[in-house]
Amino acid sequence: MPDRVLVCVAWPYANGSIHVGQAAGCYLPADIFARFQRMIGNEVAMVSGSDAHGTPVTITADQQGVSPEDILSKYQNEFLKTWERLGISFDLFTTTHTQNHVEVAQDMFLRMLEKGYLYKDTMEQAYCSSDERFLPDRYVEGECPHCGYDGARGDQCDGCGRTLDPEELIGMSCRLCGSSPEIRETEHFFIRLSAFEGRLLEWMRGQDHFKPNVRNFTVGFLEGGLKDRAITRDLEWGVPVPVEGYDDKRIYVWFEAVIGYLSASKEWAQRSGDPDRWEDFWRKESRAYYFMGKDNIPFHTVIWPAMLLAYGDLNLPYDVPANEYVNIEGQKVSTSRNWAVWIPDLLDRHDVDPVRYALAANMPETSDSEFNWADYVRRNNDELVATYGNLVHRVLTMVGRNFERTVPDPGELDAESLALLDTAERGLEEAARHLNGCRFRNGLQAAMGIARAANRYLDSKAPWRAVRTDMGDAARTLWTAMTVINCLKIALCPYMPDTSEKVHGLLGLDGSAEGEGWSWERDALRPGGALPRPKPLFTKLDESIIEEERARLGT
RNA sequence: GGCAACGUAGCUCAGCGGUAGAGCGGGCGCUUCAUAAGCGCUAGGUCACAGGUUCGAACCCUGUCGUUGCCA
Repeated sequence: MPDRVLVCVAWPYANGSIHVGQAAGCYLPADIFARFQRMIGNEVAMVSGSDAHGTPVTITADQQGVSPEDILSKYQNEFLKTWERLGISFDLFTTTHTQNHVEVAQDMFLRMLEKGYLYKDTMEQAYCSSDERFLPDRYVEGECPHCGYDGARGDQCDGCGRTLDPEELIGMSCRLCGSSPEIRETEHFFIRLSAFEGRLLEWMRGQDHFKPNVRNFTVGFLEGGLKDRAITRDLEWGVPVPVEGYDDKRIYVWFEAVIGYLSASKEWAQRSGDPDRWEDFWRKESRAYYFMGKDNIPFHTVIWPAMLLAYGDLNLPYDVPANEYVNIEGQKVSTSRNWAVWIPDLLDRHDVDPVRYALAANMPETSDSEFNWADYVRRNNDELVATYGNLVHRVLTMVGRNFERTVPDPGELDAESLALLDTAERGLEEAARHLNGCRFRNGLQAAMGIARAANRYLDSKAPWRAVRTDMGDAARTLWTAMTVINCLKIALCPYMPDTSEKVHGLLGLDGSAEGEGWSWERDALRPGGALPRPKPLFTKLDESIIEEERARLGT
């Protein structure tokens, strides 16, 4: 009986390209995990989509003088292309701007209202009388009361980093027209988050399999007390509030976007031809994993679980393996300074699997990590080309030259060969344990350990000498090495799916590596089987690209 | 300003109470099948700093400095 695994991935704002920090932080780990779960035979649904209604989307639209829909559709298309090129295997990547999402979000709103978890109250907001509208916090600018920085926004000061309320700004001005907004009272719906404090604390304390930093942070957050929060806003762009008299208000994006996990699951089920199938993942025995960056932790360990409890009869997260941040060449990613490596741009010049490998090897799983080009070239040349690619290539060329490109007949295996096969099997099991526990760097190390063991074995057996003195032993050695390469193909498939398919083909096997799943048959390679002409798996990179790539950063 | 995390070999990072680890890089050697790839050996660290608890601390506690994040 396969397990059901729901893989939820953070929703990117549809206003900019994906960079390596986001890729290594959530999309790649989610994909590696989903691929592994599919390989071991579990039922997987991996969903996400564009966050259409975030303020950054309308800001970008205003800046470019186009509609938010235009920005949304531009980046939705780009995201889909990015996933395709980076090999991120979403079962559905939708947006929050679908009729389905509106219905699901409104249903959740109304159900929570019925159950008394939402209530009306008034609050103060900046209002621009010349534009005749309330202004989102980010649309108010002025001087920071703390540091005097002149371009501070109503939500935060970029000069000193402090978070602000619009009315604190000295000399508020409207970002749209420049006039001075006033502060007006406005009525909104609030969520009674405080009602869930105890239940969430109890739940979180029991989640021993969570990463300690995620759990500790959440427990601390909850112990600090939950404040009720406004969940509607005076805006035109977003999901309408399904209550009379609220025509000029929308559901606030932080409340609405997380509902995307549920609405996307429903859309996926609908598209798959079995509209009720989402319930398997949300109401039956199933584990839900949420992949995101650390800035999103409280939304997924506190607010979304509170909403799920409020709605009722929906599964809470099973794990929230949030990652930290990736720095680039020693500095924080800054999209405004273009201190970022953009995935679409990166894939124009580099093969996908080395990119996936380098990002997986440097995933910020336990602390902030570092991406730099010297390391990228090193990982490609010293680890992929030299350790893995060369292993495959040296074995297959020897087989090609000495066994007429057919699988050699191993005859009876000797102790050393059996020992290597056992080592490979243990490595594969270890990789599986790590993958299952979302420890992707460790899983990669376990897999690469198999490659190093195979290289050691070859050095010890020296089949290039044996072909002149003991053809039987050469056959035994090369068959064993090929069989271990077949094992490596499996262990590395979640990380580098394209490469595993290549290896699968180079070993003369039918079907696909992915289709074969996570099962290593020691007798899969039949003596006498025909093999294609070997080709190197990876390309060695010249050191000069380090400087070339660095020069693209900034400006 | 408050809270938290982090500070371990040249680099990227593990370890988190019991004789300092990995990969890569450096040095020396072996090998020559392979995309000058592979293998072995070796050097390198007062585990940020100062105190404390303990038979014993990188690991627990306190303080200092530094970096980062969250909050005000």
